[in-house]
Amino acid sequence: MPDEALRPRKSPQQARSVATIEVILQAATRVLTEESLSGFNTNRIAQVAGVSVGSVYQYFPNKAALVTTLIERTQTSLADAVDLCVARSQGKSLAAVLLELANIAITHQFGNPVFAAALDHEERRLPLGDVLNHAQERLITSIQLLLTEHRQDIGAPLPAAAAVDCLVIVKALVESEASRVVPDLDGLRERVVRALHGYLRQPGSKDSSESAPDTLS
Amino acid sequence: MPDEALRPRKSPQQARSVATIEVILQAATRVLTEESLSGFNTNRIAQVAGVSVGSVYQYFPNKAALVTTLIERTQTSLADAVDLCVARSQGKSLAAVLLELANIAITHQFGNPVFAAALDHEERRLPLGDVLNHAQERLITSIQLLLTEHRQDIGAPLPAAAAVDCLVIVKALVESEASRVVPDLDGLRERVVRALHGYLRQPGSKDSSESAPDTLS
DNA sequence: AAAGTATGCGAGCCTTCGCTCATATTCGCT
DNA sequence: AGCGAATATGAGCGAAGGCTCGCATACTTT
Repeated sequence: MPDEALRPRKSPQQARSVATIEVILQAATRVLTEESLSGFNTNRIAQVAGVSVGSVYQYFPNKAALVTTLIERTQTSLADAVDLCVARSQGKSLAAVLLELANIAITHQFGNPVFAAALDHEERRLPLGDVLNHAQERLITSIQLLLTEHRQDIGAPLPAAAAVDCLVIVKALVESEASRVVPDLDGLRERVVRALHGYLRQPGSKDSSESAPDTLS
Repeated sequence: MPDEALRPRKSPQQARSVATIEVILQAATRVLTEESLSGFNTNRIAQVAGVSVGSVYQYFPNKAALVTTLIERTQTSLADAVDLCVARSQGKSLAAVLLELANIAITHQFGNPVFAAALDHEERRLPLGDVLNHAQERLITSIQLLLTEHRQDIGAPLPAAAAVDCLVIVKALVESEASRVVPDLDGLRERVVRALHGYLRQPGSKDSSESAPDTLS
């Protein structure tokens, strides 16, 4: 259940208003893609969408809610891809799955780099309590599942913490490469796998004798 | 040589103006620490400093210049610490040095978490071309030196890329933990070392036969 | 058709905030 | 003391931009 301040002001009941909402969200995406955060204001979004500002505020209580919807959508599509990848990973080697995950992350970021970077920025700025956390939890759960399946190859003691760390590491490496002038995607892919594989395979430094498989927060 | 738009408007010539500049910077730090980015505007900074806005703009051409000075200072102190650590690392094991570096990063971030997080945010937002890059280059150079010294323990082929990746990974893990409600610094330290050590020790996937020691951008 | 509801409109209100400038004060120097 | 330079002041300008509200239009229902 989303934050009170982010809940839609009213729900669309006719087909045209559903279309309007879609147009607004696509316009927001376009603005973010073409002008990054500099021209990203509600008036501009409305202008690009070909609707009035009033219409924007008919369904989004504020700008943050609009951005949150955008974030939610991209995060969900990412989580879907990861879910699918992990679900199909039976029998594959850990290294192979990590490579696939790296590819998903890279595609996600480099498919629309400016948009992705801008959203990352907003993600940090906004206090999206539950919303982001939901997609984030899905990601963590998927990775945790993967780690548990391959626990014999893994030195990291706590799957929960390791899953979070893996996500953090991938995100950081990918974003770092995205900020480069001439990104080297092949090199990046290789380095992401190296980082993940290295982190996971590294033998436990403490009580690796004790196994704590299901440590969900 | 700093960006034109960031150069000080005039240099202080009397003792009192030097003090004023210091008071302003300390006030900015306090505002950032106590109110994060929400109250971080030039009027507030001046108020907290006990000077007028005019005085702020006497020595800083704009707000970005002020923030940049703040960033420069903290980055420099971090680079100093890393430099020193690497310089004293002769004879120590790679793992030992990585642990020290992890501690430096953790101390740097958790000494004043709100301030550090806020500065991180500004760092990404501002176009600080040369300024940040200088301290950043120092960090990269130091780490590169360390990696080259321990190249027999390291599988990563390119010291330059590996150094950047190490910095990115550490920063991401530390910031991630900093955003937690109850940070676990001991666990973090351990995981940072695991990530670095894992990334570095992992054998090269491609032509690890070819050694490219000095690959500076 | 008429009434009722949903959707769309956009000028402009209002707040925030970076920054200026005319004026006042203090300092260094002879 | 007196003069010029350096420093400090703070009311307020102006731009940016989130958001409202009264009204117009379109659709649905009876």
